Amino acid sequence: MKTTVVAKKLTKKFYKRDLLKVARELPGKTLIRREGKYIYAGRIVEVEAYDGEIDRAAHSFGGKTRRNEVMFNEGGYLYVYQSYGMHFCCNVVTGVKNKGTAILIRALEPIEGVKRMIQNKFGRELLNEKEKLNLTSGPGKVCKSFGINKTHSGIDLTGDEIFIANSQLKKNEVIGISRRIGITKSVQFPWRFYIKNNQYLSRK
DNA sequence: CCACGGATTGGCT
DNA sequence: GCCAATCCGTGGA
Repeated sequence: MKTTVVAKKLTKKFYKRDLLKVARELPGKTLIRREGKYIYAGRIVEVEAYDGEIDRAAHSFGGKTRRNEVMFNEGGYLYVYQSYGMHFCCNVVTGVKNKGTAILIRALEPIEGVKRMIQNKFGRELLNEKEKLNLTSGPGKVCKSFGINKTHSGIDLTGDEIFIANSQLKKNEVIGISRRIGITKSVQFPWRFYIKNNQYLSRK
């Protein structure tokens, strides 16, 4: 019998663990979206953790509202919010139910579906190779290229439409840790996890 | 009801 | 490096 090596889909058990454990392990994993016959895939290279219990930068800080209610699900759901009126950003909910913890996916390294990502992002064909670096090097760009919007908020990440596959870091890759980007509250938490020197990071 | 500002991006100085 | 775009959730009157 022919065997094919397929990276396994991350399980509910993976996501329901502690926020920072999951966040530390997400870089290197592969975000996948199926859209009919199309497929998008990218290795996660940068994430940030948000914890509504102690973190004033988290949308869930201050309790459940219509906007953030998905963050209070148990781990394994996608939380999508609109940023600055024009961009979407996607997050992975973690922990047990009503924790209000989630991880922002800030940057990916495109693997598959690049042609369609370019169409989604720029509305045209690729003009030069440098544009590839601009496809998924920021949270708004990731959603734009993958065609993810608010209608995808609440999707179960153990389903088939959007999920994360359990790929590994490459041998030479090292995880970096820093403060989070673009926030004005609770800036002191070192909750940004990224693959050092990766060319798709939102900031070098 | 109204005013404020944000887990961003890209264009212009 | 600076700043406008653009919208809706949130909080105060």
